[in-house]
Amino acid sequence: LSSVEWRDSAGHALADYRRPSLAVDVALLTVVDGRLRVLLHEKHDGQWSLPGRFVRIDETLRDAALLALREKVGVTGQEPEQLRVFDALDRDSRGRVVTVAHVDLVPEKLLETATGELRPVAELPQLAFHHREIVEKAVERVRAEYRERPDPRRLLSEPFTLFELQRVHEAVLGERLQKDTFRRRMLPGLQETDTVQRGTVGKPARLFQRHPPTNG
Amino acid sequence: LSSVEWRDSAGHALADYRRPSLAVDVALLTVVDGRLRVLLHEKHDGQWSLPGRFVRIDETLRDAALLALREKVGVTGQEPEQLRVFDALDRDSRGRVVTVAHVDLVPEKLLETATGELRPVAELPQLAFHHREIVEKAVERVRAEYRERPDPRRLLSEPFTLFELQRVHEAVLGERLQKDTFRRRMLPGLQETDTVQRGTVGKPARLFQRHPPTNG
DNA sequence: CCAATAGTGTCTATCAGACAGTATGTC
DNA sequence: GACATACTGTCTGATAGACACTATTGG
Repeated sequence: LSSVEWRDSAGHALADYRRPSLAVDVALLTVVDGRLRVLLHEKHDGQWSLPGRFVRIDETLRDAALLALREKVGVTGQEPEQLRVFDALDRDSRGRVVTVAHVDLVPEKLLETATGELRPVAELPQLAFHHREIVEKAVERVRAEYRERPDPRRLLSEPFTLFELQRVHEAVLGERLQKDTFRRRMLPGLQETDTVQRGTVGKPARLFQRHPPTNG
Repeated sequence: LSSVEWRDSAGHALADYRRPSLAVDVALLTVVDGRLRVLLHEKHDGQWSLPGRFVRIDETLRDAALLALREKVGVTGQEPEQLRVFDALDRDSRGRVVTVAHVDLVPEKLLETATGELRPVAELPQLAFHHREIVEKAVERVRAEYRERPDPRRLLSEPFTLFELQRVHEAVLGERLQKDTFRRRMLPGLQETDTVQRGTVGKPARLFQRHPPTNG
């Protein structure tokens, strides 16, 4: 530890300056009833907001994001991903807080114990801070991922039919898709299994898995 | 200011916890001699690194990034843009520092007063921390922008010919381009002027400007 | 055989990439 | 007129989107 590195050109140590606090906010998305939704919780003052938390000195952003989900809304997150940093000087009336916005998308099953409300992302209430912008960016991010690859956030459990996959993608993207185009776009990322769905009317659908990581 | 908001569920005030320090690092890119380069500076211990700086309580990230460029390498930046946050617990041997990586790309003209070295991004020396990853992400970002639009970071001063524009894009992308394809890709983002280049051999080239913002 | 759903052949429009032509200036 | 460079018509191959056809099951 070279204490000289802690000093700037004027000879002041880092501790001499007041520092911003660092926080995380998480837009936790899921699909319920065929609609993409975000988990909001109501604060003491009645405003809706995303779960968030200050980052402590021994935590990574990922840890802080998962803890925020656990503590604020009682949910086990999966893989929170950074969206961007919000740093406006007047963001937070409590003082200077710089926040790293995150997104996560998890199956409904993981939200059984959740507190808060799952609002459709197309019908957001008034949100605190810049949380509306965070949700919009989060939605944009997962939609871009779902346009590229079959169910990259693993909402579906394997194996699944292309029809089930299409329903999930339609919910995330918020639009109807054509089955033949969808099939051809997704096939390169899928692994055919040797079994088909049983007990349904019509030609039985083939069951698929996501591609193993050994295939680029 | 509601002091109750500063407390967590256990009743501790924010100030009770030790907090990470927040910093910015900037990959400042430019084009010299037809090659994309990044400005590095050598620290006291002889290691190469990107210009960086701690963020103070009354600064935005943008301000901190511009100050880092001014103080560490004597350069006036233009529009530093966030890349992502690096937060590994052991990143910085001096303590817990979370850093927001930025990218900026400016014309060579603004670097006349710069201290440090402009190294081609294809031949990086050993860098401190995760700075190599930052440079790679920075390069990726500006390349994506230059594939979409003509000179989005305004390296060229207007008006310019398509040939001049192509040289700049080739330098940023690090590959040769075909002039006819390039022309057709860039034309929608350009505004033709009514003048042509004079004093050159061959058919004079038309001069262009970037599209005014009134055109999507 | 019929109904219903899965899966596919193929047409079209679009676009990137490339070649080789035409246009228009200097000398 | 020769030459050099700017600009463009057009061919090709890849791809997304759409339509309508064929395939395969349960009843």
